[in-house]
Amino acid sequence: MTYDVDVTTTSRAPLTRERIIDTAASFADTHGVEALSMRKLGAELGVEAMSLYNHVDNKDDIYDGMIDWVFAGIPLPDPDDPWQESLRGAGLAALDRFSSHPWVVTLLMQRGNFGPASLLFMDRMLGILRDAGFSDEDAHHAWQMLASHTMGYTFQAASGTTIEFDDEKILATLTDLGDQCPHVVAMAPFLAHCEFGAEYAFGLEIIISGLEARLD
Amino acid sequence: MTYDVDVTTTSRAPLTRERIIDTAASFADTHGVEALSMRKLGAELGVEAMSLYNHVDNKDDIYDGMIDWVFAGIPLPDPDDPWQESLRGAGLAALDRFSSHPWVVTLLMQRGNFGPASLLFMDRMLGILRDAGFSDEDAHHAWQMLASHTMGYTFQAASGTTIEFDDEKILATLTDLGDQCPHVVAMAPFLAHCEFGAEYAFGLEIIISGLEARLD
DNA sequence: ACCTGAACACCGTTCAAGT
DNA sequence: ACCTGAACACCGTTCAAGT
Repeated sequence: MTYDVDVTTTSRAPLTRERIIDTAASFADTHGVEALSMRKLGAELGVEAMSLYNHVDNKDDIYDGMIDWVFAGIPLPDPDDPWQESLRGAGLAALDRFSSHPWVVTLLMQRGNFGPASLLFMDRMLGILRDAGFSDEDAHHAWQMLASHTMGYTFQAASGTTIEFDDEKILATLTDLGDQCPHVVAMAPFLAHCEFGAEYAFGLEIIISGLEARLD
Repeated sequence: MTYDVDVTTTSRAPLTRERIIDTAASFADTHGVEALSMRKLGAELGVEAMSLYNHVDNKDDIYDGMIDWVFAGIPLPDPDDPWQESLRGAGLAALDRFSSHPWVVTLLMQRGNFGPASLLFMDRMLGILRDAGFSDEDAHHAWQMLASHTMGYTFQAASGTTIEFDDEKILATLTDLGDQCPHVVAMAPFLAHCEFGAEYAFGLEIIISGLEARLD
């Protein structure tokens, strides 16, 4: 006796590049990028590692896909707003998206960002700046500043410069250097917990008003 | 017949943590961090990989040592200068040092910076800002901005946002998206080669004058 | 066309054994 | 005290073989 059911609907959905990237991204969200391996990713998808190579060039290709997956989740800035407002909105949106997937900064530093969603986002930003009257050089320059600021803060927010006082190694060097680092020691309680969102926003305003001055 | 020579001077110098870190750093300079492995590093030192563990906790410990090795090469800012000048000098010195060893940015993003040289540098910077009259919060904030800016530009200078037009993959997505990315296409010749040093310096001025405004 | 098992050339790290 | 060989549990990737 045979059953008239489509096996593909009862078993997992078919393997596609998109499904691989999606799964890789959420794996990185829960276990960290450094734990991601082809074998584990295959297991997550109910498949052997080698099957992935039918839909993806190699692991770097997956990394590139993950980066673009993050950019695809950032709403494109509205070019009809005043340029200051567009930049502000895009910056905050990017920080928000990056903060949910902080591994993107590590990948960005290793691989750059040249997928379709990244290029589209970059193009909108450059367009806003050029329409505002910036030269190509200054537009590129502004994009650079905003990108650096956003990547830097994402990293810091995801436990970067924040001193982890439970880390005995840091504590050891800090007590060794204690008297040579009076300011770090004095600011230690503050460094341990601070409002990164507010800090990012203020830095953003500094950049925007600096660009405003440049435009004159 | 025996010779009265010190074997340690004729053969390689004895293995130490310092020598391991030095060798790891220059290996990363010439072959890239991603190529660094315990086995290759051992070979470079004329020793088996396992010997390294007598002087170093593990590979992460080596990474931490390499980060601090980079910071140790940045001259500390002069606290007697006006604070604007101190920040400018420290920023340019840090960019210069980072640019010679761009792998430090990748490591920094993965590991943070809490070695003695890093903490010392950070302490001087925070001291300059606090002495200038900034609150602890603003001092931390300014440090953050400067660090993000410097790491971001180092990365970009070491082939980041610079579009490599020999990369066929990028070219393919660019021709696919061509009409949707008019600004990227229009700026392409400029994006391929630009003066990162000058761009960094101008961004630094924007940050410094933004901080000046904040101080009032 | 897509999936797989076995294999290759690597990893970081542990540990008992050498000197 | 320091170095080593063998081993363990992993990697990414290739390739011939299956369906």
